[in-house]
Amino acid sequence: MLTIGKLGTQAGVKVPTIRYYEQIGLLPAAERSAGNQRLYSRKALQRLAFIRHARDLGFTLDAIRDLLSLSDRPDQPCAAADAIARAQLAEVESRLARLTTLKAELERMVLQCSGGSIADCRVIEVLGDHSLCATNHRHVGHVAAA
Amino acid sequence: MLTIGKLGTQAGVKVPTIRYYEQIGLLPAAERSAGNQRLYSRKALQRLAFIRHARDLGFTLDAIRDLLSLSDRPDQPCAAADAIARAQLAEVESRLARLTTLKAELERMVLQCSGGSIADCRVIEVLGDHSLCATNHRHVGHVAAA
DNA sequence: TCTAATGTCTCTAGCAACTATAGGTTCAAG
DNA sequence: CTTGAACCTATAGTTGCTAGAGACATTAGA
Repeated sequence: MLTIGKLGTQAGVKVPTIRYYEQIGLLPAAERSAGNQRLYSRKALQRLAFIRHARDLGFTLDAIRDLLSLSDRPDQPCAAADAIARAQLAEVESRLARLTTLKAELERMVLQCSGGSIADCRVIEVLGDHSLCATNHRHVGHVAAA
Repeated sequence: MLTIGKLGTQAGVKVPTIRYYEQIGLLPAAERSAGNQRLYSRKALQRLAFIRHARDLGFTLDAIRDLLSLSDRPDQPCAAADAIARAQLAEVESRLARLTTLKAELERMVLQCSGGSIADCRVIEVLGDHSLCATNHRHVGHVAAA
């Protein structure tokens, strides 16, 4: 059995985060020692590593909740898991597209800045006037974390 | 003079967001009508459009605060504005790099899924074991919105 | 002129996914 | 046996908004 600190080290997850996952029901309530400290099994470590890995790939905690409950039913068809992964891929692709546009626009901005005074600073000028932009990068929909 | 609703429509910003910007001091407190409703000048519209545009380009509100105060001092050198823009570009580039890796990993995952049961679902398997990944996509630093 | 619909006001609380702090308890080493 | 690290709970803060309640203002139509 592992203490919460060792578990965190092994899974690469901070201690408060583990407690947070327990609080929101993503991890089951841990066993406790005589002194009321959490104790974790290897299985708990696997589950946490799964969560960590999915977070690294950008899945939301809600998606991870679904993936975990799927992984607990090995006899079910995997279509649902597949769908979640595909949705995540689509999400990543759309963020990628948006960021690519942003990058181009920002590059244009800083390249044109000749280093004079604010009065003729291209950065400030472009920010003040969207029509100076090459692309239409207006914000559409929620753009979540990566 | 514009009411808050018209201002929002013209700048493409929702009404509660405008009030929020005022609350956090990003916009100065608006003039009020006899009936205590906010009234905005063309200048306020320009300022809000600036904010909106910068947000679209992914700048944080803190960065925008700095950019705004720079734009209020046209005689200052533009190095500071340039630095903020460059930092934002670097940020976007690093998110882009990370998302590119994620995309590859997610694609691998869904392509390998042959559609059987969860027990041999590649998606679940890969999530449970990072060593099955082609790349080291472990989460480093904060990965903010795009 | 009255009325109904829409717009506005303030205030508070909620979202994701944590992170930080305070104040106290337990455990392992020397 | 004492010190210091690791643990406990509970609460509040982060970013950038969004949603709701309940009350007042404005405007268009009958």
